[in-house]
Amino acid sequence: MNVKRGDQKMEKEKKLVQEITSMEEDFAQWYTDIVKKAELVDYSSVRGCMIIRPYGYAIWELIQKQLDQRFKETGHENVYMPMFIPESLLQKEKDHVEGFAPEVAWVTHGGDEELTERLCVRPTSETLFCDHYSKVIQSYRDLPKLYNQWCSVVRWEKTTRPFLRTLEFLWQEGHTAHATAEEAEEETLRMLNVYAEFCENVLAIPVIKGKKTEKEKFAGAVATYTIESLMHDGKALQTGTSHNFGDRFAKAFGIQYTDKNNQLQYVHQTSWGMTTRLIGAIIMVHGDDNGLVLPPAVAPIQLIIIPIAQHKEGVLEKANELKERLSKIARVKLDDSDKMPGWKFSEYEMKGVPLRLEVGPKDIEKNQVVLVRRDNREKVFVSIDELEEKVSEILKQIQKDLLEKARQHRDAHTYVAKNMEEFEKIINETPGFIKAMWCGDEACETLIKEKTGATARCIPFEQEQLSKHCVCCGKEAKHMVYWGKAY
RNA sequence: CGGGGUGUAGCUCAGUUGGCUAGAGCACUAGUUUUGGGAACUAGAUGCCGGAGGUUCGAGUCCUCUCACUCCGACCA
Repeated sequence: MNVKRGDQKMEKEKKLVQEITSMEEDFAQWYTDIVKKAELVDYSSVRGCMIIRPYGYAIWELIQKQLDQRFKETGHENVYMPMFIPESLLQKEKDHVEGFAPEVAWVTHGGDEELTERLCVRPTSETLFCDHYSKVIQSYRDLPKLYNQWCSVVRWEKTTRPFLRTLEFLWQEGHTAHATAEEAEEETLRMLNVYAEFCENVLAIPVIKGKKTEKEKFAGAVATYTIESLMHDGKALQTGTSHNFGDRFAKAFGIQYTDKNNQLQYVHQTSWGMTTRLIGAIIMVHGDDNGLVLPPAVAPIQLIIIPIAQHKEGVLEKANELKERLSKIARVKLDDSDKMPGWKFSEYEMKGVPLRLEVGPKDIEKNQVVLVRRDNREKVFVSIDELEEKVSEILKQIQKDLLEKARQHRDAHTYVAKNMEEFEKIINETPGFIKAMWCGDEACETLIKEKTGATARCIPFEQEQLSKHCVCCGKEAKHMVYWGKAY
């Protein structure tokens, strides 16, 4: 943290934000400051792992709850698979193993005894689901199988950052089996849409829906679809993915069923996942120099009540009464610790609490309270009689405004490049999404990455004809692609 | 895995050419007064100087190794 030396007054005024490095100065440091100061995580004794603290975990629980509800609504059931995968099982699908081999952790001993076959700590559970499906699917009447699991997975990454990349992370992985290729494709897209809707309405993060290029797709998939979002620093983040496996895994694992005509057929599968990385996205999309900013839908505390002059008669009683009332419509906390009010203001701003309620002797006299929004610091005096109404109205408005603000930021940082000079200039001077035409040749994709560090984020469903020529080689263009540097 | 930075109290750091019992501010605990943007005073508690080895009469300080965190690249959610 940089403490700027100045006269005493300046220092005092600056004190409020001193705990957090400004975004502009150092975005990466800003991110780490927030994660620690907002008490989302702590580092653990194992390199690259994190302890998710109560406040951070509460955000995850809200994400889980709202995602899970959507999975249930679309007919999915939760299951739990073991965390260990025998080596032989992992190796059944060639592309899949090759994709994950460099980052799996192995268990070689049980107690003192060496295992006859070493076990991999799941980096993802495709092989386990496939093995299981091969046993429980016999007839077309057994299909579709719509399973999901909530668990943690382990990937031995080289560099790590809280939420964005850790050795172990929490996620959900949906795994489904269908009778036909059409049904599998339909499911893949259905879940991508669920993700997109969730991101926009719950996380207030706008996303671009599209397809991954061959180079970027999941190990073993026929097609990978993705939702991509743009962080405040202009870098892209893959927010969720949905894969269509076709019958590749079915063939490798022998998952067959008998159809209506008594013919043996292979199933068609999908998988889709979202992770605790979403919390990183929330931080980097909505946060500001005063700390975290949480969309109300995932805020563990939606409203913080701060009593002013709480030692005076009637103040705490009133604050408690308001807490009781408002708890019926929102997640409310009353901070009656003996910290100074100003300290509390900063504390809950740092933690991203969407709405603050101040109540003091003067308010009680006038039968009013003060409401202050976290996102824009807007302050309103509200009559206690219409409090419930106002609070829910403002929370709704914040949720909406955050999405709109994020959308504007993304749109303002989405550029068009017609040639490589433009491309490189944008990447170096104004980071963000770059829309550019592509011939479909992997060589161009690789060259762009080498020259600029940007990767193909996705081939968006909503295509535009920006030009007839590939941004890289100038040959005939096949797709418009979103490019960007990514986390 | 390559390059840079940092490890001393819970946090931010000071610690002289190697020298006695290792320091400050904040935070913490108790009490009193305070309370509309990080309060004041009094009293108190707090250390495997990241770890291991070495040099030395003597190491927080010098040397070697190692571990962790962090940033920037290559790989991935």
